[in-house]
Amino acid sequence: MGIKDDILMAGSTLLREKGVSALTQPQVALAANIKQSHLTYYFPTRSALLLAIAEFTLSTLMEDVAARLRSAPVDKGLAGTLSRVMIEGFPPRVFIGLIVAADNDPDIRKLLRRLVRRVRTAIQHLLEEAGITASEEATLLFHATIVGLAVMHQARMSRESAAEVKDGIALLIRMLTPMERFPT
Amino acid sequence: MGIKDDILMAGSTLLREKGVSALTQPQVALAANIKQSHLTYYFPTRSALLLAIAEFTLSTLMEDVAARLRSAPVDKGLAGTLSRVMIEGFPPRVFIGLIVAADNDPDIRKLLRRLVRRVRTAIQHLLEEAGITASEEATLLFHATIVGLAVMHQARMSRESAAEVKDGIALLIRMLTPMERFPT
DNA sequence: AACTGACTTTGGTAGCCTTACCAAAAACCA
DNA sequence: TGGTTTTTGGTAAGGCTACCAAAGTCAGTT
Repeated sequence: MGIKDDILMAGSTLLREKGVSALTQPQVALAANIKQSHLTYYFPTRSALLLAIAEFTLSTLMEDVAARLRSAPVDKGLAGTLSRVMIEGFPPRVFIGLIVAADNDPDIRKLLRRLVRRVRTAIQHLLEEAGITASEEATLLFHATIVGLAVMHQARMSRESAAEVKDGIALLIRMLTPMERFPT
Repeated sequence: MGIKDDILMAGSTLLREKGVSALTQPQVALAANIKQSHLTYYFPTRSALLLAIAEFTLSTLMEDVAARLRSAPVDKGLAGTLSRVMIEGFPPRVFIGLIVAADNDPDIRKLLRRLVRRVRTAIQHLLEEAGITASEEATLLFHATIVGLAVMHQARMSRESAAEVKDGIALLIRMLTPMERFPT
């Protein structure tokens, strides 16, 4: 399964680095070093191509995040790891591109529904491991806040917005962490 | 100033209802009932058109929100008003479309930077009026959470996601409201 | 009323990019 | 060898941006 993987990887890179508007058949074919007509042999329509690349990219991103979290001490590096992923990786760009695409493509929308569910449960486990009460409400707010910080960063792409991601996540975790300094 | 306003209003409607990908010169001209070549007389490039429509749309949206908040009791209807705006209006679609556009258009990015600043201060005033400590941190988190909820709704466009916006905002406000039930 | 100059509107089009095909050549493998 | 899969070159059709020259409109002036 060489070629198909080449396509997915090349397309994924394109998606992460140039945004969804760069994901045209000619550009993907160029990046994957194959003829454009060959690309359509594997992915007959643009929609199919976009969907496949999106699935691949999102899976890769989630695995990447999981790996980073695993290799860092959960209770200590959670904020740092999360913000680093959001700033250095390109989840916001991918996510936002897909939301726009979902406007004209129900399949993409379904994909996003699955994605949100997956991320939600991942966050829940994360909070539990970090000793935070992972009620449904707390999980929802945590998820929303991180998404919001990342999106506002993607919108501005400034040093200031990056700092907000970092500070915001740290702040969020601090707020939700039960302070056991208060003796019962 | 008839025609130019027609263009902006038609374009704005297009942007809110069909997303940024519908904002092509032919479609805007069609919606505004003018010839496409006439459209380029007022807005020579697509970039200029997009920027003007974006500015108009964002201003309109913000005024609209402000008006709704003014006509509702701040302390009581804040959550309801905010969530209604986010769900019924189309700020998330507009916002997200512009973020994608900003990837290839520095002017749009500048516009978004200004927008975030404006919304941030608006939120700060809102929190103060609602009797919530509007520290910089609290304001940041409030802003991010609302953006996150709205974006996740736009991504999924389901009944469930709409409910999350509603519940999430209510929850957020409850969490941040100082509970004066505890007697000192 | 006729003229003038600026602004507005129209029709048309060149050039580019994109998607989606298809037929034929090449490579592969049973 | 024969049949299937992969790869290539080519292209039709359509949409988009950005122009341009010509025609029309209108206010103010003579």
